[in-house]
Amino acid sequence: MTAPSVSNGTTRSLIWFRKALRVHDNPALAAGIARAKSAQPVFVLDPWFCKPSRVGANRMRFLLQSLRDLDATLRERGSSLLVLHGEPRVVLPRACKTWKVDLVTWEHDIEPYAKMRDTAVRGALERAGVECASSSGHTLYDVEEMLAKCHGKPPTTYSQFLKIVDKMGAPAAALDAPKAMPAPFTGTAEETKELVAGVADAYGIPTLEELGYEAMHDDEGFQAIGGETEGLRRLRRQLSRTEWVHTFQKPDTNPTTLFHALGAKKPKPKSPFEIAARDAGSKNDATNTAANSDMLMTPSTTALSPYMKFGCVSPRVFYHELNAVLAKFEGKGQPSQPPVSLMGQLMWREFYYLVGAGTPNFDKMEGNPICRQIPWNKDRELFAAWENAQTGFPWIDAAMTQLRLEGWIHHLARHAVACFLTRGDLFVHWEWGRDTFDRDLVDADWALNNGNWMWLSCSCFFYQYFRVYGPHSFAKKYDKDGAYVKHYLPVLKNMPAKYVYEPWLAPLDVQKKAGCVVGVDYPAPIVDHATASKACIDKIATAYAAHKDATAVAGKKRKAGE
DNA sequence: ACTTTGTTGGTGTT
DNA sequence: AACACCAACAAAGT
Repeated sequence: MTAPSVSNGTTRSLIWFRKALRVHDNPALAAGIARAKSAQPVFVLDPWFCKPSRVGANRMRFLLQSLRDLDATLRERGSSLLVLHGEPRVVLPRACKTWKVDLVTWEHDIEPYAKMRDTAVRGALERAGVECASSSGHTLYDVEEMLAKCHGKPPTTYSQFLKIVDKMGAPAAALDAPKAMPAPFTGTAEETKELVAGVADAYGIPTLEELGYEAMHDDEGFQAIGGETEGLRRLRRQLSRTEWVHTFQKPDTNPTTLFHALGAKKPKPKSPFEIAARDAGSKNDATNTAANSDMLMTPSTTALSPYMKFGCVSPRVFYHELNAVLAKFEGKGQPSQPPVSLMGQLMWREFYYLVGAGTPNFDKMEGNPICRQIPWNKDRELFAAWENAQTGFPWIDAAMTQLRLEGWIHHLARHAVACFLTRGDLFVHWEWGRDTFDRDLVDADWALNNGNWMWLSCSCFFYQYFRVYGPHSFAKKYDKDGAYVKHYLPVLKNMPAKYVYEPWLAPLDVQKKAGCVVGVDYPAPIVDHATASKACIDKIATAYAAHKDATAVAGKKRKAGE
């Protein structure tokens, strides 16, 4: 597709970046500059989300890095990013008045807060005579078009969803990045200073500390650098592993792959994501043995999710470049297929966006028509033990520690801790766990997060509640020696492999010798797994039976009414 | 009414 | 590594 270019237009446009922190394949950006004489890209740091209780430090750091990268990329094109601070419904109309803006463009967003915010902003701007234009870009397809294809009622199974995808045809081609930008119109106005007040940076990009976060050191937390530049680099490096791309099967990937503690021989890797790129050609990783220690260096997944969440990488670019790689393999054996293939992963994202957009109260149990009504408890003590990595189950606590420290855990680790909190052991409400993930994950994405929590709690999409992840057995098949657990829970580092996943079974003298006495140095398990999971299964069975009765009654009523 | 399918369970046997 | 068995779900297709 041809690149949008600087035109001889007359419009003063404001391009409002929210997600889509990129210049490539950005329809809102293209619309903003199409007939512009001048254009100003802006991002609004909204106090609604700019706080540690809503967005954890890892994700906030990633966002700020992405903004700096976007600013640099825009500067290369003769523009720059201005970051405004305040409520969008207040700040944007004020900015438009100050700079006599004619047109504001942005990308559609389906999240409830975003929808409310955008409606308010649009109302205020249109009342002031400013034209508003929004376009689709965060998903492969326009969500509204997909909703039309399923008559407003999204499927709750992946196979039905693929039929919708089939009807949609291939996603549109990606737009190129503009080679040059219209002149920005801030920086000359004194008012700019007022709008970015309180921030040292003249263009308003704050530091973590300025936002009230504790400073993070370079070797802490999520290490992948946010932004379009790095996102595209990582996408292409991943796609260059053609054999791996061809055979990728998500369920075969390893949630305990250790990226940090690989011993003195190899340089200490900075993060899962630093390693992601490092090795081309290795297959899905297997178990933790010396023979395949190189595979250990390979994260099992692409680690691109944070870049997708913020729109640093366009899903359509991902799709088309992935397709190009797959095309080269035609005739060289069956490639993996959705739902487990890489393309399948992209489609899961699309699936959850569709269901999330088309389901009322998608992020709640009550009032959510696709969500099973289950009498979850709201036990603060159990929940706190889970969230603070104090359950006494090393695999669960290690994963929760990695989440807290790094803002990222493998998909299957997310399964394990989500199952444990909800239907597997603690029977705590999935909405509580959802909130923790929403705050702490670098890649937290409303539609995907809520969808996955419903999946794991057997509230929707998945219903085999008797299949429970063992909190002391699941990780063992990937990591027999417990290297992952020992890395994140150093208190267990001298525990013999035999007891790493179940330290309470170790004889007291073994615990003492390892320097880890259960109940003193490390918590005793908060529940007996066998008893707890049985109780959970019973409760869900009861709830399911009630649901069945209710649907049967509703069906009869409907019949009688006709 | 019945069968098949469903991204990613655990345990035990060969 | 592959398979049966556990106990048995929902949704879609026949």
